[in-house]
Amino acid sequence: MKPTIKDVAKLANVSISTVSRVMNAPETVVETKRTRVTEAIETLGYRPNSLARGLISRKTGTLGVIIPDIRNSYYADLIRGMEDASKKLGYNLIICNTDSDKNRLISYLNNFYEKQIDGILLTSEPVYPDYYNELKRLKMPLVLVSTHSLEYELPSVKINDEQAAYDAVSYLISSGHKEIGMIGFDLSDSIAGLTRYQGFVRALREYNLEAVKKNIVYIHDWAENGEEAAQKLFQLAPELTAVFAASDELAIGLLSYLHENGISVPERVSVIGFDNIRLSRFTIPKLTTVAQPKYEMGVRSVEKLHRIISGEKDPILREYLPHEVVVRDSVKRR
Amino acid sequence: MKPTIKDVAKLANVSISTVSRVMNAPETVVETKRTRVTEAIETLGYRPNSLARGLISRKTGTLGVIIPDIRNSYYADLIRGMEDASKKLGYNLIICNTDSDKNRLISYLNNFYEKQIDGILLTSEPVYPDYYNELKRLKMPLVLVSTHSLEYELPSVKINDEQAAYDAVSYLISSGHKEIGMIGFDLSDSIAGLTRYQGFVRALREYNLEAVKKNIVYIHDWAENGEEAAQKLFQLAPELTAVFAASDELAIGLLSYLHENGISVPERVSVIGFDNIRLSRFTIPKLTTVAQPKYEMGVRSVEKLHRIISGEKDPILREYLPHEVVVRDSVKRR
DNA sequence: CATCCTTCTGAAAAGGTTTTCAACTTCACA
DNA sequence: TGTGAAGTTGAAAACCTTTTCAGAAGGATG
Repeated sequence: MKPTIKDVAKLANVSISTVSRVMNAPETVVETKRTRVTEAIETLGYRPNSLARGLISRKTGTLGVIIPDIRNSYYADLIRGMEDASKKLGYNLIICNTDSDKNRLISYLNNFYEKQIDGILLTSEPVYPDYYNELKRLKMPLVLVSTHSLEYELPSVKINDEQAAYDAVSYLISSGHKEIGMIGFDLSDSIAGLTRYQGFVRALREYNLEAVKKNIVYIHDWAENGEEAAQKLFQLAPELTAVFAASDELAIGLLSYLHENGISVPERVSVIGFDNIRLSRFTIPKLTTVAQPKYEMGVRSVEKLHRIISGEKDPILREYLPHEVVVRDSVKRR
Repeated sequence: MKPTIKDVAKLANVSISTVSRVMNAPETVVETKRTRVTEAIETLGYRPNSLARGLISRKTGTLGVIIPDIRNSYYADLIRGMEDASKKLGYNLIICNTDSDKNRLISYLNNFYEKQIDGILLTSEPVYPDYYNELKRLKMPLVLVSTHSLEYELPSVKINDEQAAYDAVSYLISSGHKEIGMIGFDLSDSIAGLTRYQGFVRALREYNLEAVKKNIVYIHDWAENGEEAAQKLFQLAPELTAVFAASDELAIGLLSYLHENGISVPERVSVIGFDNIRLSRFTIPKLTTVAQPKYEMGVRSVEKLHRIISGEKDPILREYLPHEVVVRDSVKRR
């Protein structure tokens, strides 16, 4: 049986209040007793029970994270940032994968509520009205990560996806490309899908290349294979000299397809990705891409949530972090 | 203020015992009251407080996972298996990254103890005596994942690393290669380092190729770049026709190095990896590798831990799951 | 010497649930 | 009509802490 505060009290021959004080405000107890208590704690190997503590203090020191899928290395980086920041601020993370399943999400939310989690980090899912209602009902501190909501007043941390996509495509155009295609996520995905498409179109329009905006193939699930999409794209528009892939994983599938079909990169076709995942440095050729500050976003979101939990005033509701085009070898000037 | 069981009781005009029974053993309460209570729960949006529940039941429905780094896609797959199995069995996961730092590990262990976690999943770290003492002191249910201990009687789930490495190298040899090299993890890593090295050596010895076992370069940190190691290796032994990389990430770095230096794969040099990570299907050329059943290992380890927690007899202390050589395009017969 | 402050301490309440126990109803059966 | 069993119910204890409150002890001040 685990030792409790009572056992310590008995061994040190003091009341449990005193033991509690030794742990939480040592300066208020006289030295003789304090050392007696400390020694008792030591010999028993006593550690306070967080459940009891949380019951009374209404704090659990735990944050709940909701992500689509941890296997996606984008989220892995994000979470690592969250974890490091959490450790610093004294939180633990409970991580739940939803596979973008609505029911799973709602079920996890309720689970968080029951567990008396201190706050929620909700990633990537667009905030649909029914989510919002559920969130509102639960009244728990919340930060949206790599997603945001323009309809509702919810705090968020992300990059500007539209601008980032615009910058990627502008980079292709300024490298002399005119026949440009895109592999993107479904437009119903208002974060990674629609916005990046909008950035793509805005860049084209600005350079009077709008005719080209039909050269696009959509993916409906992030785990889907970039190779197939690539095949469809080049069937649709064989004359392409450059492709913007809405994620590095897609870009890697695309690279694979092009290699299989003897189309050299970047000589014949240039490729630009999105996310800057770990392995994009090691593709052949090394992938040019637009980098999201994933780790940093994780850190910031936890700090933001912490501010909300502790009732500090949070200066900015919706935070946008800077992205960056990382130039490597997969785009050629022509 | 969140509604409590008292509020429900008052609204339904019954005692709190009855409310509790409605939730935990509905058949023992008469129908009229039961519906009254259910309705009250509904209108108040009541959800039981897990802290209070856990305090009395001595169960939190939470498992603690200790991993080196979630960004390593190997662990991400593992965790996904754990998560799915946990969901099924009614657990949540608290995930902690140690970066293989001893102090962090110990600190997390104590944190788990305080949080009254139901059990621990400890991955990859070899079990050093001081860990063992700590674990023993805490007396918490534990399963080792993708690591094991031969000194101590601890339950574990992993593959047979030595045999898997042996199979990888045998595959190279049976493909006609004699000049074989290896990029491996430091031998002080008794799981991914030493064992895979031993498998490498056993295969060489069996085919009388032992002279070649000096062709090896060690990596001291998984995040280290495979490219540098590749460079050292080919400086050491330029005549190599095949390389066994102890992880797919290393293999990808190696591929990148070879491409940079105009050494064609698999025509001039063959490469075999280890782990079968997601992206190994998309490298150029597609990577031949030995697959670990990562997801399955995650699932099995949670099931095993669950058995231990519920006091069921667990049939096998140390479980070894089957691996498999996945043949793709990076190894050429000669 | 009386009074007032400080400093230190323990008893008890509170936090929200589950579970035990005793008591009360109801019903079947003799 | 009486007896016992079965079915329901609520009061109270238990789980382990933190915190409030009042009291005791000691010192300083008038």
